[in-house]
Amino acid sequence: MRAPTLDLTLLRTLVTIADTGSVTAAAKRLAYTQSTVSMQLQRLEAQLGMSLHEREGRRLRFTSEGERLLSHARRLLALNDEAWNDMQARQVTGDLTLGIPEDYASLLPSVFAYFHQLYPAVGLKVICGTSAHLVEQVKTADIDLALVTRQRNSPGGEVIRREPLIWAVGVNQQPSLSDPIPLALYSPGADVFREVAEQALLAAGREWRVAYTSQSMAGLAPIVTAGLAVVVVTRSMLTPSLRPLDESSGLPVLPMIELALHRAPHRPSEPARRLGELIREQLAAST
Amino acid sequence: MRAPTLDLTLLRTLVTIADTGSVTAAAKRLAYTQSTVSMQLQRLEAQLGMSLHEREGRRLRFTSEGERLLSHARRLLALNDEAWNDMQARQVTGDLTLGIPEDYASLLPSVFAYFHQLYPAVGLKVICGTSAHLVEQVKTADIDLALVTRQRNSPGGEVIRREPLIWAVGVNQQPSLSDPIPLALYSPGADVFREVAEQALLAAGREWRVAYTSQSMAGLAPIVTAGLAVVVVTRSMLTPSLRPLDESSGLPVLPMIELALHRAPHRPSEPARRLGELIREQLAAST
DNA sequence: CACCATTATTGATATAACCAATCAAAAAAG
DNA sequence: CTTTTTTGATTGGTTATATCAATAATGGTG
Repeated sequence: MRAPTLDLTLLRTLVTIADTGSVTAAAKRLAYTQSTVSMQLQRLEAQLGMSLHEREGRRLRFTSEGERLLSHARRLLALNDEAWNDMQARQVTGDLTLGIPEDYASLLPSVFAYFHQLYPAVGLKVICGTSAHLVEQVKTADIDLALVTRQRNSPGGEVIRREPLIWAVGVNQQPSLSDPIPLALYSPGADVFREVAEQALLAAGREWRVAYTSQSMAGLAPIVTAGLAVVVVTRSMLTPSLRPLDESSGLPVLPMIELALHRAPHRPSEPARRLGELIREQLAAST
Repeated sequence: MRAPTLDLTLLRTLVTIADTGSVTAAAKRLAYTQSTVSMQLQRLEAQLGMSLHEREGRRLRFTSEGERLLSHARRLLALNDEAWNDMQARQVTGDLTLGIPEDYASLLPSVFAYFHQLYPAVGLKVICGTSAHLVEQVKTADIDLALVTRQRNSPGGEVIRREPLIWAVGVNQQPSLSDPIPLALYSPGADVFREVAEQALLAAGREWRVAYTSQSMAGLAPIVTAGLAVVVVTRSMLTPSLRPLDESSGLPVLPMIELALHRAPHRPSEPARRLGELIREQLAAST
């Protein structure tokens, strides 16, 4: 009662014929001869003992059996590709260091988990630091990748994602929003946030004072949640203790910032390439 | 970025090696030479560019990659078999008549739907009749299959299922259960129900009277739901207007009855064979 | 150490997958 | 209507390779 095995190669040409609509085009795409593709189709029909296609004029049409087999074929090939990619991924080995600003850490754990599932043989290390510092480390190849807020003065890297900057205050606080506005500043993007905020306030004709500064959001959290200052964050950095402010607050709208992925110069290692791909996919996908 | 195609034949031998635990045994099962299987395994490893197995002593062990590929292989082969069977099933063609007692009709619509999905090219006709009559028709090859209550005097067929017989009354009724018990009788199994009921009552020393008779449950329904009589049914024949009685009613416990599938003599047609298989599977599965 | 079972290797063979070339048919162009 | 072009089917020949039979190697067993 064991079913014979289908030939995935033949199924591949079948779906290619369907996708391109002609034997000749399929042959070109698959780098076969036209006669080969023609015979492959015949072979498939012979093996199954039924005709899968018929021609009306020069146009090719699939029989209902052909259509049916097509859907089976697509599923089988999808599974084949998945299996193949998984097997190859397990061969990808090596070590790899990614640098991110501390405050982006919350953005990535699911990506790390997924990466480890796909590439269990890769040792992934993550270091935190300021964007400016990380960019330096990538340039000197101390680390392989760095995901940072794009710097005005170091415009390299590939833009992965754009995020709106927003004002935020302590969740139950109503801090004074009259001039001078008390700012709590920190440096996930090595003062990009600060520049952006100050320029926006300047353009709006507002005044401000830098009430507190810190190297990371963690240091500012008590000040902000206490309602003593306003802070600038991205939406993904919001915590339950932070309340975002919209335009009704009277504060100027802040521009987008750009997340950029920097890669070490001189062709990245295979693991680095893969992680870069994954970060791009995943961060582009999530809102 | 298109992944190469795996060879399902090689994957089949891989899982056979895993299932049997040895190359030689796999070769035997697959009707290959031992050397062929050995080389197939090597070929698979060469194509994937990794080693899938290692031997410790004489025992064969799969590497983690091997285990991984095994799970992929099983899924792929399952899909392959499903596809193959589906394609072949669509070629099964012909006409087919199944006979069932009217009161079993409720048991089978899902089976019919499934059958039509699997074998869309088969014209299925269903006729109803008494079990005795249907058995006759099968014998004379007037119909292909008959699913009937097994007759004491025509013990042929394959027993598909056993079901308890139970007493039932109108859902809101409390009919008199003192002797003589008023019976409503009908003949889904050509009086098998009647025989069984009367024997059980006799053995219990009870008395009864046949209050109503009919050819089908439908004819008795008004009488029974009005609370004028007790009826004997199987659990699958219960309708919302019927209330089953358990032992506390004082009525004797009834024996099981057997559903038997009779096939026309002299090798059944392919569609008949398939429907028979399906009925056996489905009715055995459902409680 | 000899013996048995299992696996790997080798050499020969035959199948069949592929290509190049040709033929057939139909649409498109003239 | 004829010619040209495009597309698919067919044929013959070549090559590659999957298989088998036979043999060698390996490791466990009496």
